[in-house]
Amino acid sequence: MDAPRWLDEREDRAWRGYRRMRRLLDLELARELTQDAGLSEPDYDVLSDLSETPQGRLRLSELAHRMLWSRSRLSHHLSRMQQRGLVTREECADDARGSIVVLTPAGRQAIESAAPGHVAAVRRHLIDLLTPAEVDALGALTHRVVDHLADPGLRATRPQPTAEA
Amino acid sequence: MDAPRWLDEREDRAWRGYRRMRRLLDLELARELTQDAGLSEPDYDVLSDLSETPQGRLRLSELAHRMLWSRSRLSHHLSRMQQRGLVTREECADDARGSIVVLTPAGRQAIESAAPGHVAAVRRHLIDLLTPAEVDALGALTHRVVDHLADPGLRATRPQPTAEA
DNA sequence: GCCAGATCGATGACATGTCAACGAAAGCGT
DNA sequence: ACGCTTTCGTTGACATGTCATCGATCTGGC
Repeated sequence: MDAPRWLDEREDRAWRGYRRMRRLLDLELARELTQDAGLSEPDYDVLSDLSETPQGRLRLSELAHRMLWSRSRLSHHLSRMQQRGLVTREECADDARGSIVVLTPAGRQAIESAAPGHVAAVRRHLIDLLTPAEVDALGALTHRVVDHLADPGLRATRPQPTAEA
Repeated sequence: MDAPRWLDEREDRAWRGYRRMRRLLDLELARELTQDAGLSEPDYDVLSDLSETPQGRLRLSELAHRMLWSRSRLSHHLSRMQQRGLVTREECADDARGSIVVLTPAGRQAIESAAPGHVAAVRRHLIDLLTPAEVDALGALTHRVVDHLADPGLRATRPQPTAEA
């Protein structure tokens, strides 16, 4: 761990800005979502991903994978949403272990009435504040980082135990 | 709520990319931090902010403000960190209600040994993947969004109850 | 000085997220 | 067909975050 390469002024500005934006944007979007639609961000994400499928149904595992959630977290969260009547679980025909998460009419209703306001908030607090070039840059940069993180090989460019186990 | 302006393809790409990056980057940074230094991200942030002050001491309220945390959350978290010997609380001389959060030698030690690795991780998974122009763009864009969100006036460009209460 | 209201930090109840473990059911090689 | 291993979703214990509330203290107007 010799001579750490600290962030220079510009890098630091970007990193701090990112974290601060992250926090504030989250707070504000969550606040508006709760107030206007009675949904939390996790609620919204679940409903949103479900509603993007043709039937509004997904294997729990598949949904967890798309959301980058653990199955455990999703299972807990679904139980709460099920209580509120937003989703249901059905048994899976081809795999007796599995369960299928199904959007209820109430859930469909909830996401459809929440979406316009939420998208508007995303615009108001982020997208519409950026130039088209910045939108593209953000798209490019985030996807590059995501691809990097998703690749288990690339992620490991660090002082490695070079296979001694 | 007429004709919502949905996100076009590029905007959607940026927004999804942002959220995905957010999640993956967080998971990875938290993972490495725990593994290499035994700290959570919140731990690191507290220690980091404290260590940036000359004496390693801050009013609880002031620290909460800088971190964009509620006083309650910080109080709870400090209790846990105090248990582990990373920080202490001292009474405040000029305000008998207040308490001052103090970095212990162990806390100083912890942040100093964690920092190089953490910065390296931030580089590896984010900063070093960007071009200098992208770093600058990210800095500019995030700060603009932050300024916007911090300004209670600007935040309210939405279908407003136009003062009828 | 005194009182009304604001602020400070702590606390308990509760919501949410993580982690390790589990039983049940598939997959897979033989 | 038989075990061994993996995967699926659930569960309970626990860590963490939020929210409302509290007592103590400060502040400003009178």
